[in-house]
Amino acid sequence: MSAKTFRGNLGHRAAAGEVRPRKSERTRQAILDAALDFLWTRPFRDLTVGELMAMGDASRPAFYQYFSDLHNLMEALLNDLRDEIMAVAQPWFEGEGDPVPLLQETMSGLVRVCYRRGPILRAVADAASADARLEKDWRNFLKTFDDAVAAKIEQEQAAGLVPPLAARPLAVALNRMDAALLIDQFGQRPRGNCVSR
Amino acid sequence: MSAKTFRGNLGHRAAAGEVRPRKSERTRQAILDAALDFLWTRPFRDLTVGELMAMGDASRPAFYQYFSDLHNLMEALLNDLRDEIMAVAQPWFEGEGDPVPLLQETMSGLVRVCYRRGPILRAVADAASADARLEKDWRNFLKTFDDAVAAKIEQEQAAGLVPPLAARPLAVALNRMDAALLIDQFGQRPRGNCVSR
DNA sequence: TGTAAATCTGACAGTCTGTCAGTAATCTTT
DNA sequence: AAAGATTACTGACAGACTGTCAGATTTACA
Repeated sequence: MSAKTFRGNLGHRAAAGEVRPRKSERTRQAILDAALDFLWTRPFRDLTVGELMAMGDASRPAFYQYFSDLHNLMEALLNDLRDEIMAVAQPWFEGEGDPVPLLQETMSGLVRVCYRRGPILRAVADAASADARLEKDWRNFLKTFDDAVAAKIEQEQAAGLVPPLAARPLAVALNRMDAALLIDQFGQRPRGNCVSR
Repeated sequence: MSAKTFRGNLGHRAAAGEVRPRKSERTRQAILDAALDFLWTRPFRDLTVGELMAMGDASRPAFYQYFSDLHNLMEALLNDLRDEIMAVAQPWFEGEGDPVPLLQETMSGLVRVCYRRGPILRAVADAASADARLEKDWRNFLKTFDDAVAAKIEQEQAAGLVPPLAARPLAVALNRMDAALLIDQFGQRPRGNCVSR
């Protein structure tokens, strides 16, 4: 699933025909892939720089060529996650026309992304509480989503589709509920099967 | 607010007329109090055994007389919190008569407890992701609450007071939302003022 | 006050982190 | 395809924190 070595690999992002990326870019990606592999089966608290780099064949200090520490690496994972989640939420946020099917599309897309990336999402959330900067990024990510949902709710209230509740508190409450449930359900394997656990 | 020293203090739990507790009990309580003080203003990630014990005048190794590590100490704080929260939730869980005022009483009590203990609640939640055992305790605490709420919902459904939704998923969803919002709002000082932040 | 039990301490070994000067690999230019 | 310049890597180090232990100190109680 991921490169066995950090040395001289192409990195599985390089598609045929692309220019071969700089070595540094390849190695960076290989480290990120190794982290994804690790976090797929083990919690963030068990991740150490040493073990991570031993998954390739590079030395521990090489890690610091690419990331300032493990939390900085998690920031990179969060950025990817944010892009993916924001992309899948676009239909409802910006789509034109009847909002009901758009919302359904967005919600099922959101669940699908969290299903696929659950352990990573969870790892980022876990890591956030151990580092001030990552925590700020995480809160900022949540806030971005809150803002978008609140704006959308207000828009639909103006159209008479949603009762006149305070939009932002409503958005925050629903988002926190969703986030908690998605991380709970898909954050660790074996994955949850509904909330009955 | 807390003892300045761990040595020879009574510990502020000892009320007049009680038998003076054993030294070990007093010291243990003093350490817990120091931890509460610390966590009131600083996040769990900054807490170290050395700094904690330096708040009294005891040496670092003395800590291990009372707790196996910092997460074990957090377990103790969680137990106190659990007792307090469960006590305040009793009116709705077990009260007789019209459930509406009972629920209001419980909810406002819950908010009050979280207002008073917010930073501690948050510290426990943060610490939980860094330690397997504490994480299990935390999930167990949530589950206990989920079970109680689900049972109460079913009971009110039987009385025709709540629509026939799946009780447990409903309970879990509402509890996760509440927990996330309460920790968000009251978990750090200065305290939040509604969700508008 | 004396003494057994309890509590505490300095010193140690272990794990992980982050840095640095020097070495090795890679890329570029000719 | 070899030299030179740049980029990437490494072993070795110092620092922070943890958890333990034998021995010293304090406490409790007769």
